[in-house]
Amino acid sequence: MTTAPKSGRKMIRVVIAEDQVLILGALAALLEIEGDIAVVARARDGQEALAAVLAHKPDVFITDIEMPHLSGLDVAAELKRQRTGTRVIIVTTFARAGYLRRALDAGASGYLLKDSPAEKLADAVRRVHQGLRVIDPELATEAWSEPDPLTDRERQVLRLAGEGTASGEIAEQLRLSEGTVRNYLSEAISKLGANNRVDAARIARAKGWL
Amino acid sequence: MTTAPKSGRKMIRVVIAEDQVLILGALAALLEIEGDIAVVARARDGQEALAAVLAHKPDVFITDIEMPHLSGLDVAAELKRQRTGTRVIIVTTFARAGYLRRALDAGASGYLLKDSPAEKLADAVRRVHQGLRVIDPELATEAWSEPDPLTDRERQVLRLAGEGTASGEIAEQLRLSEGTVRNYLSEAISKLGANNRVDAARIARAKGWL
DNA sequence: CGCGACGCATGACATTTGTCAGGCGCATCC
DNA sequence: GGATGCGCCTGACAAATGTCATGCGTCGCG
Repeated sequence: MTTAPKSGRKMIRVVIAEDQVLILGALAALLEIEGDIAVVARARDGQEALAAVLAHKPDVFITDIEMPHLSGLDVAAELKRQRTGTRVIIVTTFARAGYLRRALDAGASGYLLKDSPAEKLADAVRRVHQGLRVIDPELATEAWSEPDPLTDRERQVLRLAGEGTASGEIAEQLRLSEGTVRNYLSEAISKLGANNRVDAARIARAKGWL
Repeated sequence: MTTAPKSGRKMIRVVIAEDQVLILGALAALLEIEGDIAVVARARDGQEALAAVLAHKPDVFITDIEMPHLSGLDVAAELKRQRTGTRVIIVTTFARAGYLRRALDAGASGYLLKDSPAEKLADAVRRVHQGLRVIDPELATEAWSEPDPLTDRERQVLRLAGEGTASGEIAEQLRLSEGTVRNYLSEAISKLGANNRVDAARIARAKGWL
């Protein structure tokens, strides 16, 4: 289907992380049919992924963002901190500027959307392995648009509020007073130009800030 | 990797529909490595899928639920109506009783979660092709449990409320009085055992009722 | 026919939410 | 060392939300 040198040596060694096992297997199959790429390990969540990468020291690490325990972004950041030299490609459903920004901050070399063509994945692996950067064109443009205006607290509070947690509950969980919680929400609502807490949470989620 | 008869004849002919192209390609790759399955067409949305199935008359049609234009459930229902004889397998992220129920009503023969093991997919194709039914075990039990307790109006109101639309807005959009909207929400909240409208919407979504 | 669901509506009330104006302590940065 | 920003808090008020009781038509069903 694509360029595929047959030599047994010089294979690009890859670790994949993805929480939906069926998709994980499918992605692995997609890469395995390329003659120059070898999937050396698979992981179902962030912790497994981190362990697998540290153990196998692959050339390239492909990961989803939303996973149990540790997000793909967290794993990428940790790998950057540890200077493992493994290049990271984020593969996700979400075309959100905030996610891309965080991905790049976390030292990722690639950012691919799950609705880009299938051949792109193997291509991306090869390019990233050569030291190039691969950003999905759909994101590349709007990437550095609005930065996240929310503070950490506002984010925490908004996340809970968006699930229907009442102010009192939120206050308890975060060890804040209820008034403070309402203040943060009010701030977030005004920053995002929303009509109420739920609207604000929806907007923040859409931008990838949540 | 699995049983794979090499004969050129008697291949199981499959059409796959999935809106995330990368996943579509990956799933196809996963099936192609099985010697007895041939992917004869791929579709990116419900309309393409319907056309492809009618054109190719495959043995098995594998589809996601959430797709543009027509959902996988809609396509399944239409195929049932037209008595094409093609068996349908739903592959989705969501372990929601409501979805499974609707899938079975729509005549689907299989319901698989994206986080079941990868080998299950080819297995499911073979079983369904033989006329068997394949339901993901995680769903099979709770499947025929609670039926949706919400009335149509409650559903409509709850959907909007869950996006942060204020009562007054909802009233306008649905041509109801604001008091009535609050009544429906109150009803829904109590039926679902929720704490407030947002919580109710969250619960309803999780059950696949929304 | 009459009964019971359902859709829609009031009005009144308690509670939660959203907004504003402050105030306190603690960093950080000229 | 003072300005500035941030996190956290208070209190008070207006607006939105949630709850109840109650009422009225209109169906469909036994």
